Amino acid sequence: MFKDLDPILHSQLRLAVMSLLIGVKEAEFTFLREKTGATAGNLSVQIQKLKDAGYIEVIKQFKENYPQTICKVTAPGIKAFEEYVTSLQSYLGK
Amino acid sequence: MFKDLDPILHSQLRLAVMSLLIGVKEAEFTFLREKTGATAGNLSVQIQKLKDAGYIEVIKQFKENYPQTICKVTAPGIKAFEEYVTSLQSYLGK
DNA sequence: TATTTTGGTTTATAAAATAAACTACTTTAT
DNA sequence: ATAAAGTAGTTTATTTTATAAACCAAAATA
Repeated sequence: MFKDLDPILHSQLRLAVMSLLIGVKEAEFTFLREKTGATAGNLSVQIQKLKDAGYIEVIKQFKENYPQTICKVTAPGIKAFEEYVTSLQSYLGK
Repeated sequence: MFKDLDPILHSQLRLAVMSLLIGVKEAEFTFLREKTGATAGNLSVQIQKLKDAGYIEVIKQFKENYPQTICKVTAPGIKAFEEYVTSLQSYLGK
């Protein structure tokens, strides 16, 4: 009847981050913060969770003297996102 | 970019309940419990929240000696569900 | 009449989201 | 050179949610 929704993805901010990453394949922390409108603290926590789940890869480096955090979606992340979307259908009728 | 997701509906169980109610227009507590697989306690709490939000109407009566809780979706509930689905599109790409 | 079952509610606990505070460094202005 | 302000985050604390466990009242059953 109703398929379980992946709790990692069933979060407004994490879903937005995944949605963005699937579109661009790679993005900076600041880009994600601007696009989602999230606070840096919240974004930091949610990125960590997506990383822990293996849904994204996080690369920390320096760019023009400043720390820079780059995020990339992984293959399992794409799969999980697709499955989440499929599962959602069961709730949305038809 | 990303539309806010109604927090009342962005819950697996509450979304399932709304999905069921939109299909049938009226349902018993026990029906909802069976279809969703939720525990009675959890379902009781979530039904209360949907009621507090004005998304469903709850009628408590007795049927063949037993208490019976009937739930019906309201017009604002249907509207909120539809808006939730629309908002979700912004996360699912395309 | 004791036990189990039905149909729930209430309370307690665990997990999640969010905000506030903090770290570490850089740039700019004085 | 030094203070103030800005960048790019992380950590910690607080609030909110979700979930489970315990409970309640009445009815059915043994």
